[in-house]
Amino acid sequence: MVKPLVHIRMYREFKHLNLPAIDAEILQFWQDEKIFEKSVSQRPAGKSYVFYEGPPSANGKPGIHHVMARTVKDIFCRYNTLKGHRVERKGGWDTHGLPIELQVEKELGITKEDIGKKITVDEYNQACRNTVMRYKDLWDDLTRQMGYWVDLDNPYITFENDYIESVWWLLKRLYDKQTTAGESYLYKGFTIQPYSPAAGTGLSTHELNMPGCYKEVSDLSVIAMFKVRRNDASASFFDSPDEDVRILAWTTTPWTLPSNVALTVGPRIEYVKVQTYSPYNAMPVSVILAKDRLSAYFNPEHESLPMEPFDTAEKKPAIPYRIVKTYSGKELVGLQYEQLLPFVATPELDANGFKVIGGDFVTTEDGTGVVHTAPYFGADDMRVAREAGIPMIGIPNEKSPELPFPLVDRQGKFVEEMGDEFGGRYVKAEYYSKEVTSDKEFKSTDLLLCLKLKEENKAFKIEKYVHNYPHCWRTDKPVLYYPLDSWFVRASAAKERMAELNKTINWQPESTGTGRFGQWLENLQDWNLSRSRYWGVPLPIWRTEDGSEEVCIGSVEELSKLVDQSVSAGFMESNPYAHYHNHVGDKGVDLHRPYIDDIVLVSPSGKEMRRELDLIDVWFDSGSMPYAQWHYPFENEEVFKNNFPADFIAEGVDQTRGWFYTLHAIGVMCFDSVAYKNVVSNGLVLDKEGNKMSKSKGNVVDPFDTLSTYGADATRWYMLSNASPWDNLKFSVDGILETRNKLFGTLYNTYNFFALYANLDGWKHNEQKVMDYKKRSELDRWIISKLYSLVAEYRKEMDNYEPTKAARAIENFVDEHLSNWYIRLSRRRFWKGEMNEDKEAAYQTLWECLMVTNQLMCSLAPFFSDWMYRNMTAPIREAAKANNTPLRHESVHLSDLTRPDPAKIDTALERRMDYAQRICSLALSIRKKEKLRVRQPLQKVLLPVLNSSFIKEVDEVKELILSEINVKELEYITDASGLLKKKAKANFKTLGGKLGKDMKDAAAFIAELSNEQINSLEQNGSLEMSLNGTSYSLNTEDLIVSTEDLPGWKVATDEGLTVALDVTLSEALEAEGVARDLVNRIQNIRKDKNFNVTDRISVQIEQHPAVKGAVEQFGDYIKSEVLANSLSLSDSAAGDPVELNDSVTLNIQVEVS
RNA sequence: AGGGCUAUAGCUCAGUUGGUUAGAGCGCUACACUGAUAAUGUAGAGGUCCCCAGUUCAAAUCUGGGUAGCCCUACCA
Repeated sequence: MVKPLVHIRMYREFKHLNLPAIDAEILQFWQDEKIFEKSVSQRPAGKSYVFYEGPPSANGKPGIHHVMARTVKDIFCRYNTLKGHRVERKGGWDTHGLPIELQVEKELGITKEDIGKKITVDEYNQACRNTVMRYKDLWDDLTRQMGYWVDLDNPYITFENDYIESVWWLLKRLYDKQTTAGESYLYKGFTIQPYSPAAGTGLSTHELNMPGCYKEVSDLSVIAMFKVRRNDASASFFDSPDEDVRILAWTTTPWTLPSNVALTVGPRIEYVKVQTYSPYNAMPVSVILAKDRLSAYFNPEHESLPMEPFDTAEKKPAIPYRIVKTYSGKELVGLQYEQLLPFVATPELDANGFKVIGGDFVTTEDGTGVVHTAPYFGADDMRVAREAGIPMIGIPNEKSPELPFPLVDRQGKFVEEMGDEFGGRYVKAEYYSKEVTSDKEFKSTDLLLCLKLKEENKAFKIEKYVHNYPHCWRTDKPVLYYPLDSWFVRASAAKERMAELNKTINWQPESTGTGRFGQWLENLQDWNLSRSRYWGVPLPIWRTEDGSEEVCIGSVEELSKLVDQSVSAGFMESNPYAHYHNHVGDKGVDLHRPYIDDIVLVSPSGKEMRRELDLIDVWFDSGSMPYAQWHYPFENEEVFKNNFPADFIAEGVDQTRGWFYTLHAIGVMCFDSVAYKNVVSNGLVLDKEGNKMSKSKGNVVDPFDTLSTYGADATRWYMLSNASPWDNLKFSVDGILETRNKLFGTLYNTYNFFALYANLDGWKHNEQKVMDYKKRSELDRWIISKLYSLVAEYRKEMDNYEPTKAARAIENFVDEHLSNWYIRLSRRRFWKGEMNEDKEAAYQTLWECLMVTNQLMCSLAPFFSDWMYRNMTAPIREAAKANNTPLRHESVHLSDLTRPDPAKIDTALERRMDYAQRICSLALSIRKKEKLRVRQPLQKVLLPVLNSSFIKEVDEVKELILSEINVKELEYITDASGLLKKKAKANFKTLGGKLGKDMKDAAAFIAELSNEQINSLEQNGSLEMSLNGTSYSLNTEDLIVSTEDLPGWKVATDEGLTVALDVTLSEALEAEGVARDLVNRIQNIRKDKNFNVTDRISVQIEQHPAVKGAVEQFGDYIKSEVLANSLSLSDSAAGDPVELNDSVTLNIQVEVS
């Protein structure tokens, strides 16, 4: 055949795979042609797949874990686009929160107090806005470079007035919503929070977790003795009329003892009453404490001492004791005791306070197993006390009698009502100035209290105790846990509904939804919204000073109207919102603090109302995004309705109680709806060793380096294929390299292979003339079947939000089936001979495989796929456009996902090809063992077979097998041959159930079955077996029959398949082997000399006995294989010395003829 | 402290309703192939399936109890 001398390069050919270059090329293409925009707009608006972007904060740099998180987001959006949905992806920025305030203050070198003094409010505000968008460009770069498609041009930004207004609207909705008991969903209450008296502000847990805040300090601890009151309930605790029974409770904060109202015990903990003497004055006393803690305070050796008072003058007195009784914690609950330090008391407290109550949090690790409980100074304390109905203790509060003022004021001092001795004293020594504490006479309040207890015979043990205690990051002084006013969302009232709706959400992985999230929902507490901050959404609630009247504002319009009234009432001079016209654009006046704090409203009764100074938790901001991103309900009502709830969201698993929760909570409480239907929570990205990435460890991976070195696709693919997104990923560039070489390298080679020959043959795909699959070869139909099996599997996994399984299915297909089998066996069809039907079939089949695989891959590997799609379809684009066929699309991302096609799947074909592959593998392994190179033809391969259907199936793929393993004929050995020896193995699965205990014996029995017995079973369908006196009937399914090795043959077996190879070499076979060697050597020479693939040549081979037979018998074969016009043996062949085998080297001359 | 995840080959991971030779890729060793060639194939070595106990004829798989690593939440009287 004569091929065109200069072939037209329709398909681009490449020297090397360069993924970053592909990224750049495709990125440019996407940008120029607005492919992302088209991928959204060309899909019908009514058929939406809704995705919510969890807003990142741009005041930190993006890390490699963001590539992971965003890949997960991206692939499902792209996938559903290909399935025909319109997938709007509005970007967003989280802009509020403490970290931003801290950063601004650090950069400006100011504190909160300086705002309005050293810098103007405007400046501060502007600084926050700038800081929060500091790395926006970097984020945008990452977004583009990694191929994350999200709308960056119209993001929602949480600090914008429109956004804030929507949040207000939601808050108002909660404010107006009432529980069945008539309680508002937004209410003011108070909780125990970390509080820094020195700074005069509450602290968040975030602040407490800042480095260095928890410090090891030595505090004075005391075990106090609480005297049990004698009454009907406690009668059984007294053994004699004058017995003094005390309960021991330990504290490291003696200053909270005056506020004690209860003692908490563990209901399941065992307690003992011990008769002994008070350690400081030797008075007889009976003490109650946890049994497990006994040994910490009593020396067992002293139990046998006579029961008499010890000498208090002794330094380390031996104190006798006796264990008198044992109680469970439950039995103690309800006991009343005398107030320990009666500075303040009420009749109500006497009646209902000073009680033993139960609490699950009590342990016996230290202390006495009894927890001194002062509700105002401990969150746990408050909770258990409330549950048990214990009244609060403190200075009467007229406004809310049930919540008296605490005995410690906001400066950290005891209130005056504590009397001369303690009133006005700082409860912590650290709050005093150094001058005061350096005085030798100075005694801390804790110490004074302890001494008082000792004196009054109320102390059991006083000692220094070293523990970790949180400190204020600003003042470095210890924090107090202190009751502070807060606004709450009554989430607890909606918890059943939240749990119920949660069950309708598809969580990936499921355990996060049922476990981490679900269990947490069941124990949901109210949501503390208040933050004493500056840069955030202001709480839109105005109150009169006495709290008797208040208003919650749900829109700027509403606010403006009230301001007008306020102006009329003379509380304000003018209305900054006067020019506010509903809805569109910014409102002109910033809704942030402190501008908003200047707004004074007038109450219905004509009183002045000022805003509650709190901001709201930033988590409420982000949970509001489904509504606020559209400025709903003020605008975009239709858009919102089409985009709620989300079909899909994805974030890190750390967002479970963050964004996942706030979305859910707001959705359920405000709309009685889930906010999302499917959620993927991805795990952490760790370093190679499995350590968390952190700046201090220096193991942080720069995403930009990674992307620009290895390309986005390899990085993305690696991250998703290596482990499920919800498992932690041990990030390693070796893994990316592996992905690059294995998957993309293979595909790239496959493409180049295709392009090379398609260019030579001038082959173009014609969508109008697809060859009937029935006309194609077995191999073609097989790979097509595999391909459509892959389509089905891929879609199933993606629909289940299992991207890792989807990715692995593709990898397996590309490597195992397409490259390693189909291409390998088909290579010859492409370069051999002229265009004919078989060659056409090969081209069409390979084309389809590449195109479909590539399309499946495009969600995960958007760049490479589009690159390949464009390379492959460039020659036919115009025709496709003209005919309006599927390949008219300029980008794979605009195409429609290939549909599963059961008609193209042939499982029987897949099975027999599997046989072929395994038979070849076995035959090759025999060759390998026998050191018989594949180029050496062999005469015969034998297959012992057990059933005729197997023969029929293998016959279909016989030619394939023979050519692959280079063997002349295939012969089956059946029962009839008499050569076949069978053996049987028990089928545990079918037999196990019915045999039970006899299973082991049965296995032995079956293994011993003779050939005849097996045959008889196969013929009769059953066989009797008697074991341990029971007889069983075996059927054919109960046995797994295989064949024994054939004596005298070279044999290999694998799972029931046995292959034997005839390894004797005839002269003709050897000559043919040499001929093939010669072909190989001549081809090498052609290549060394850079001949064109189509050049015709002439060949002279040096005369040698080793090649004589080969050239004589197989000369024509050699000539045709190497495109030689002439082939001759010559005594004087010039040319290159070539090693034919270990012992023979000869000259071969090859020239273009 | 509570909740969750993970533990299988040197590394990264599969492993169906429990079923008898526990797999793949990478790496390593050896070989083969050479019209995919900065490729490819085949084979080999490599396992206390984290530990202990239980259920069962049978456990990597189910149950209970531990251990280790990690995450979230809470924070200690």
